[in-house]
Amino acid sequence: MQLDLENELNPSQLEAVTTLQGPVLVIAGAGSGKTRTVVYRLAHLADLGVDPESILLLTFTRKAAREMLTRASHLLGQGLHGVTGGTFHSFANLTLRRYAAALGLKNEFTILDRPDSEEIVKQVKEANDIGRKDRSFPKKNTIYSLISKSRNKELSLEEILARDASHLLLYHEELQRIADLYREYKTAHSLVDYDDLLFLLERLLLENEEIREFLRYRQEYIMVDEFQDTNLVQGRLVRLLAGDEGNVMAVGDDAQSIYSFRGATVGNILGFTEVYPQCRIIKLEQNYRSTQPILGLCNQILAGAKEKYDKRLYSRDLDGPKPQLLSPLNDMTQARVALDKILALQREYDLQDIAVLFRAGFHSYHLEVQLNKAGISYQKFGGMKFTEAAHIKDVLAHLRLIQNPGDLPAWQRVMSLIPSVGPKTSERLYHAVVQGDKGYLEKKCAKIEDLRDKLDLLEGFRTKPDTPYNILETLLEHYHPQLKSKYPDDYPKRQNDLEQLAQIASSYSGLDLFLTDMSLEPPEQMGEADPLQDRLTLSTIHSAKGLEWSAVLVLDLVEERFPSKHALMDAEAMEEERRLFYVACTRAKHYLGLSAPHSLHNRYQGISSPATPSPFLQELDKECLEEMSEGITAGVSPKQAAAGENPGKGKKQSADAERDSGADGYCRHKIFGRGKIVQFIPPNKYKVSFPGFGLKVVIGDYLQFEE
DNA sequence: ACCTGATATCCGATC
DNA sequence: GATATCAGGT
Repeated sequence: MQLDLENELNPSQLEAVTTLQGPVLVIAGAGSGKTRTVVYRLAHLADLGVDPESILLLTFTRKAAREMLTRASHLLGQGLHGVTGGTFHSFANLTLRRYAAALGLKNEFTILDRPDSEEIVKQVKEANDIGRKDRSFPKKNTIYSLISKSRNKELSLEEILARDASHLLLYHEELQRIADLYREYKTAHSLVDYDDLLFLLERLLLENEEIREFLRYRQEYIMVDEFQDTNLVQGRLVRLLAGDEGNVMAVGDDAQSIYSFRGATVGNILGFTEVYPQCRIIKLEQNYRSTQPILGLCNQILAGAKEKYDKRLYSRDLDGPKPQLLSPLNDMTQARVALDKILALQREYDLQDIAVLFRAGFHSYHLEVQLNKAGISYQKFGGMKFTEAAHIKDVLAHLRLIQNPGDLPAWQRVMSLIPSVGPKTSERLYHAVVQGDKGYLEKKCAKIEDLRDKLDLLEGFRTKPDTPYNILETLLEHYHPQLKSKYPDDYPKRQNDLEQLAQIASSYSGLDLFLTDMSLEPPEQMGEADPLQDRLTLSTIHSAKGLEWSAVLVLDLVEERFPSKHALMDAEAMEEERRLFYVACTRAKHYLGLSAPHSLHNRYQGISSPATPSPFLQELDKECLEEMSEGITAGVSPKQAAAGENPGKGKKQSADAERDSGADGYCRHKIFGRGKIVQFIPPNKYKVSFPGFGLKVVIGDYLQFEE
């Protein structure tokens, strides 16, 4: 089939699609048809008769790779099998397993996810008595973040501490020791973390000329998506894979760089022209996604940036409604205001064309409650991963042990499930198994019945290989009693998750692939899988990258939440928050709503405290936003407004509605406990009956309202 | 000596 | 909701 490139693409896109030889850098603004360009380029290559196997497509997520490949196949009207596509990590994993021997690595290495790595950090810390009893010693997740950051940014731990956590400099030596011990532990047990995958691949390519040349020859065309979010080692990998004159296309947008926390550097984009002086630079600036009013706002966000971006998106002059600024009274009301907005939007758009975006996973909790109540189905991206749930990890740990018997963390996890076995005993058992100390094992098994069962079970799996699904079936049966006793409250729900895990496993033929996929590309969301159902999307902004919706609502645009409080003291981090805000707004096609609650509920103290609108909002030209009066009476200060808030009704003409609904329902007070609301006394007080304390008149600020 | 349950503290985004 | 530590039980 012949592709009609001239009519389907604009001149810049066409240039990007048809420039196939030599290095190309495509600077693609938000919504400028970047995906379309990559898709057409893939199809064009195939159309020219290029062997799909010689194409390497590196993307940020496997989902992105999959989508591009499917769309390209659609264009071609035929499959595009053989294209290597995926994340840097998954490509590294595949290559490493194939050539593990060249590195002196066992090819059944296990990939550690974040919780695994943190667990090891904790163990080496405890085993070596580092930071014991010191309450201000950093926690395992802080320690691991620092170690990983130091590797990603390729700076010494000391330097990372000095830059980002100077208050921890006094622990520098202990932390360095933990980092060293962590590294040794991984080598000792054939474990590999995310960062290792990349560095090991680099080592493989550097040390082994034959493999390097073979890969270069085999992967003749390389495309790298989201290049602004690659880190130093990824940048070098691209160069190693492409060679000095390779046909490599890097696509990215420096204004959308939002992963510097993990060592990504826009330096890779800026440096691309230095590495490849002969490279062709193509800019895609025409926006096909958003209406002019939304684009205007997005351009303003960038205009406020310290570092100036040489870009200005222009659209086809599509008219549309002004972006709205919603100002709910607090974050609880925000959930209701958002729900109302979604219901209103639903009249115009399909649910699947609507998304709610936020800075951090937990910012959507209140809204999720409301959505469940209203019976609106949604899918959530970001936040806790399916594979990070304790029960899933338990089961996966069994599988990991079958694949890699030396996987000590998995061993400990499995053993700790047995009553009366804790960290110490499980470690002793491990050594007994490794050293073949039958006597100790026998002694323990005699004492603990469950232990013998467990060891027999594992032994059985190891001696007769089977498909992941069959193993899981037996395993789940065995695990069920343990699940029940561990989670008496909600084990049916967890059992359901496990059955879904088995469902997923049924499409895999080997354990290796199944396990790596579970750590590199865990299933995005669980729950009753009904792909046909029309669903609302909830997502962290990071997970929303590259996607678009007709209507987008951004929550919690207040200081400390967005920008995150972690960024407030750091100018560079603030710039990244700004780009993140830019990414959020550029997701919207027709409707954009920004929500900035006037106060935040502090769960800790049980009170609401006033919130400052995000600085990014304040610097916007008021003309480009339509201010909605929902939930707030004009002229009332944020503080009073917060006090006047009540859970009865979210919006509508505030004062009256508030008085009406304020007179029923319950609330909670820090000292008096739970009480029934008897009367609302404008502007700011409530008469409440507290059992045991009688009637009290209390300022709204000190009350926590119940649903 | 080791396990288990209760209590206080803190919370970021991803592969 | 998860993690870290402490107190009490075997």
